[in-house]
Formats: sequence, C-alpha cells, structure tokens
Amino acid sequence: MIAMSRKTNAVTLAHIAARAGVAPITVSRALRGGTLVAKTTRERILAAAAELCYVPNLLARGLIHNRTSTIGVIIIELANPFFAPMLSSIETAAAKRDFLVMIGESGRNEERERKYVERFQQLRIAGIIVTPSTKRMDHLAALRESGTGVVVMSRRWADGDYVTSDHSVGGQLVAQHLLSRGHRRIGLISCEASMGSSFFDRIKGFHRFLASATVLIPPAWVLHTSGNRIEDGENMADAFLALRKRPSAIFALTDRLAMGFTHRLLSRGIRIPEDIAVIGYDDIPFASHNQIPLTTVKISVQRMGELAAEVLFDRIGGTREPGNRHIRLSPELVIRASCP
Amino acid sequence: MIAMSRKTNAVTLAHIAARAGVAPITVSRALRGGTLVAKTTRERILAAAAELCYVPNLLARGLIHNRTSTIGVIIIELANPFFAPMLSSIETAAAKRDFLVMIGESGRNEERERKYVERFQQLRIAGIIVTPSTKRMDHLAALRESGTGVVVMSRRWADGDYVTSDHSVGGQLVAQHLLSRGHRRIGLISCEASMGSSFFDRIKGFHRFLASATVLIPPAWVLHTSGNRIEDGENMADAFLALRKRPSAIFALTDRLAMGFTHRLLSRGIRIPEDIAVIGYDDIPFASHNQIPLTTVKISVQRMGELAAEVLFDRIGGTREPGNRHIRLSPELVIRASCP
DNA sequence: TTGAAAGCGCTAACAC
DNA sequence: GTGTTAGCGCTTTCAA
Repeated sequence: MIAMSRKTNAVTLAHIAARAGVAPITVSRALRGGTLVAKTTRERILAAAAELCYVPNLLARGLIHNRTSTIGVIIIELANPFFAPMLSSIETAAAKRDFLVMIGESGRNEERERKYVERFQQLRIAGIIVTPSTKRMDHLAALRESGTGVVVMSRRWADGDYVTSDHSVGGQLVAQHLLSRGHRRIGLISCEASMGSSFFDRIKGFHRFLASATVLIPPAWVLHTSGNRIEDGENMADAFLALRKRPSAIFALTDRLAMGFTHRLLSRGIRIPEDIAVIGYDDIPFASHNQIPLTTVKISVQRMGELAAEVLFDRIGGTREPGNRHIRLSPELVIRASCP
Repeated sequence: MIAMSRKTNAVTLAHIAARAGVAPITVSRALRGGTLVAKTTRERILAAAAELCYVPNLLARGLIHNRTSTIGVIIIELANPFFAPMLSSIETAAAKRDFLVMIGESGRNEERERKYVERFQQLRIAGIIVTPSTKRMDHLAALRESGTGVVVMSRRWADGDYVTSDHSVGGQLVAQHLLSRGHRRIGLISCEASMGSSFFDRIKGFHRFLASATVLIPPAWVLHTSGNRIEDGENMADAFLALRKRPSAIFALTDRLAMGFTHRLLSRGIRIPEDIAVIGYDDIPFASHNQIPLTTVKISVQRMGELAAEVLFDRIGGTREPGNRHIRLSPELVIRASCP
C-alpha cells in the first residue's frame, strides 16, 4: 500500500539555497521580491528556483501567519441562476487580489452552513461571504470575533456587514404596477424558504403597498410551496387551477416559480396575461426568454457579489474603520408580456 | 511551556494538554479518534477542548502530510447553466468525503487556467477537476506527475482520466432527427469557442451523419459567433435574417444560442418551427421553458460531475489501478416544439 | 546585504 | 496507554 509515509520529495527553499550557495532565508527574501537582496544574488536564486521547478508551500506560510490568502463563500445553491453570478463576480474580485475562493453549498441547511464555517476556519481563511440559511447568525458573529472577515450577502444582518437588495422596495414595485394596471383581485405564490429576510421583505413591501390601497389578499389566493424550482412553480399552477375563484393577477416570489407556473398554465390552455397576469422576481437571464417573457423585478446580482467582495477585502486589508456597512441596492421593475 | 510568542492567540493542542494534564500528542490522538487513548483520558481531553473552543489547524496538519483535504475545480464559467450543475455535484461528492472545494473560473483563458493550477498546487490540494480551456494539457500532466489527482471533465484527454459526454453521438442524433423529419436544407450556428473537443465533436458527428445521407451544408448557412451567450444567439438571428436563401432547419451548438436565436426571430415575425426549425444542445433547465420549447440534446451534467468526482477520489484514495479512465456518457435527444 | 536560531501547530516514529 | 523527540517548509527576530 501507499508508502507515502513522509517522503516529501518536494523542492524546498533549502534545496534552492544549497544550489545558489546562500542561506534559505535569503532565498525566501529573494523570492518574495523585497529589496533586501543583492541583484546578483537574486538572479542566481531565481535561476536555481526555476531549474528546480520550485513550488512554494503556502501551507507553511499560512501556518506562520495563521491565515492564508483564501476566502470562503457559502452559497445556498450553486446551480441557481440567481446565486451563481454572485459567486462568479466574487471569484473575479478575489482573483484580482490574488486570493483563492473555497465554496460551500448549504442548500438552506443551517447545519451544513455551520459545518462549512467551521471547516473554513480550520483552514485559516482570511474571510467569508455567506448567504445565510436562517436568521441565526451567532456562528458568523463568533467567527468575526476571532478576527476573520465576515460579510453577509443577499440578507440583512443587523450586527455586521451586509450587502443585499432592498426587497421591500421590490415588493412594493410589484404591487404598484399591478394596481396601476387596474388589478384588484391579486394572488401570491409564496415559498417556505421565505424564512430569510429576502423573501420576507418582498412579501412585506408587497402587502404594505397593497394595503395602503385597501387591497387585501384572501388566504385562498396565497399558494404555498416548499421549494423554489421550476417544478414547484408547476405544482403551484395545479393548485391555482383547483381554485374555485381565481385572481386576475399573481405575484410569484421568484422567476423560477413564475416560469414553472406560466409554463404549466399555458399547457392547460390558460392565457397569459389575459386570464391571469404574472409577475416574477429576480430577472434571471432566462426570464426574458420564458414562453411568455416575464414581467419581473431586476436585481443586480453580480453587483451584489462585487460589493460583498469589496467590503470583505476592505475588512481583510484592515482599511475599514469600525462600524458595520449596510448596503441595500435598489431593484428595478422590468415590464414584459406576462404583465404588461 | 506555552510561550505564546507570536500574536497567535489561537488555542492549540498544548493548551488543551495543559488543561487535561497530558502531553500534546495524547490530545492529538484523542481528537483524531483512534483507539489508542484510555476512555477516561479521552473524555477529559474532549471536555477541555470544548471548554477552550479549540479549532484544529488544518494548515499544520497539511504541512506534515504535504496535502490537505481539498480539491480544486477549474471551470470555464461559473454562472453558465451548463457548468454550474457540474460544480454543484462535485461539491456534494466532496462534502460527502469531508473534502473542501476551491474554485477557479478560467473563462476559457489558458493563462488563467494555468495560474489556478499553480496556485492550487501551492496550497497542496489533493486533486483537481478541470474543464480545460484549450488542447494543451502539459500543465495537467505535470501536476499529475507530482502526485496530485487530475481529472478532465467535459473534454477528452488521451493521456489521462476524463469524463465527458459523447458529443459526436449527440451531433449525430441531431442530424438523424432533422433528416427523419424531411429536412434537407440545413444550417448550423457555430461558435468560435469550438476549439474544445466538445463543440468540435458535435459538429463532426453532425456533419458525418448528414454526409452519409449526401446532405451538405453550404458555407453561407454556417453562422459563426465568437461567444456563447443568449445575446450571441440573437446576433445570429440577425445574420440569419440577412440571408438571401434560408435553410428550413438549423442546429445551434448550444441551447443558449438557440434561445437567443429563437427569441429574436419570433420578435421579427418568423414562425418556429414552420418557417425555420431549431435544435439546440445541452438541455439546460430552461430549454423546456423557452418561448418555443427547444428540441435539444440532453447531457446529464450532474452525472458528469458525480463521475468526475468519483474518479478523482478513487485516484486520491489510491484504490485505482494504473491506466486511464475514459468515460463517455451517451446523450439523448429531447423532442419539443422547436423541431417536433 | 546576509545569516543563525527559533518556532508557527501538528503528527510520525520510536521510546517507556 | 502515554510521552519524548524531531521536523514538515517557511518566516520572524535578532545579530553580524
């Protein structure tokens, strides 16, 4: 079996030092590019390193500094077109600063989220960006206490840095649009994953604005689903079809729900928007290419990722003054065929 | 004893050892759960560790073993619905084995890809999974020589392990379907990113089958785009509209191209599939919810990620016998409205 | 400008 | 069962 015992055959500073006829520490200095090494010595060292195909050991360096140039990102769902662009722009921002990104997919499971936080900490990452699964933030607070940068994304966090979209305004935009188009019988496709402040705020802003116009949503017209996939939207369409009285318009909490919903309804001969107008949320890249292009609320997700990374690296770099940064980006209504 | 020299205020094995009245190595053994520690001692140690909120330092452990429980994944595009599910299933597979995943987004840029390989190696990851940007694989071969597991995904690699879909068969399925529906005037939306074996094989299988039925594609009906976004598909629609003579059917190399293409054509009053039938490729989650649901070739991308991870962990675990594993998954034609 | 010594936190190897 | 010793590869501190 693998004899792997301890025979590290990797090239180390000592090897280069021997070849260049200097001490290891001098090699270290030369490789890091400080000005403390004579030009000729440096050149000799660089040449030796190249010949030996030296690969620096970042673990050793990390052990000394008790930190690596790595950040962790914990995301609800990697393959979700809403979250994926965030990850992408964070990765871009990290690469620019020569940081690597470790990922964790929580699936909105708090236990898994905590597990990732713990593992990241064990690897001495410099900071993390999290889309939290629940309201409980104690593990994040604890991590931050220990000196690691922590930024919450796509949710609010009273006691720490966060970057999110103002979902309350988004919900309001939806309500406003529906009312302006004369709708009074209005339904809602809600999602159990709404524990997060994100969905909660959408609903809150939506209800509040409707209420201000004395429009109320009867409980029968609030359709509940546990998941947030296209299929869940299709199931909601079945639930909708089973209603005895139907609303004239409905607000789906996410575009994916709206897509499944519209798709299934169309296949059942329901006309959109004539029979039922539909508004989604998120403006994912495919919302405009839905069978019936979706009216929706656009969130600049990559901008969110960018900003989250910016805030995090400010923290890591130590350039940020104390005090928490609360950033809320304004969403924007995009009007398309599903509710013109 | 514990000198606490540097500013590292982290709890170490030594602290726990002092508190439990044992040597650090005993703590190490107890925490790792071997059977070499007396029950009472272990309990004392575990209690002490918990009280002190001990966080193991994986960098130190990694330094000793010259390797961490981490794998790297280099992906062309994180926010691409084709690649994202692969990453997700790899992450799931890794988590199952208590491995962490580091990511790199290459953007089909070879230099960036190489940079990530290098950085991953510096961090002493156990293995990597790559969707290569180009045909050049020397850096991957070198990494594997150094004892790191390497698996190529979504491309072929003659000299190493790979998991991909059999795109040649996929291209053939498209051709077959078009011919069986009586199409003879056939066009192609190609993509410059087709340097990879993936696109190349699709085209090859497609052409070969058509040729066997003596159907040839005139150069004017091969529309070229540099990118692979929905917008690129829209541009291709403009190019299509500019044609003096038009084909009756067209094969778009990816669903995203097909989506943009169909969307723009519909908005210009072209009927699909009556005026032009369209077939895509990939069966991304939204293909079925396109304005005109897409006929396409389904690739099981998450299965690909799963298998890639499986092959990689076999390598890492040392259970794999020598010899390369070449896995090609069979794609499947999915018939929908865009080319019934 | 260069080097020697010490140690980051942990674990393999070998005592006892 | 438990401890001692040594050292993974690197960098910091202090000295020359």
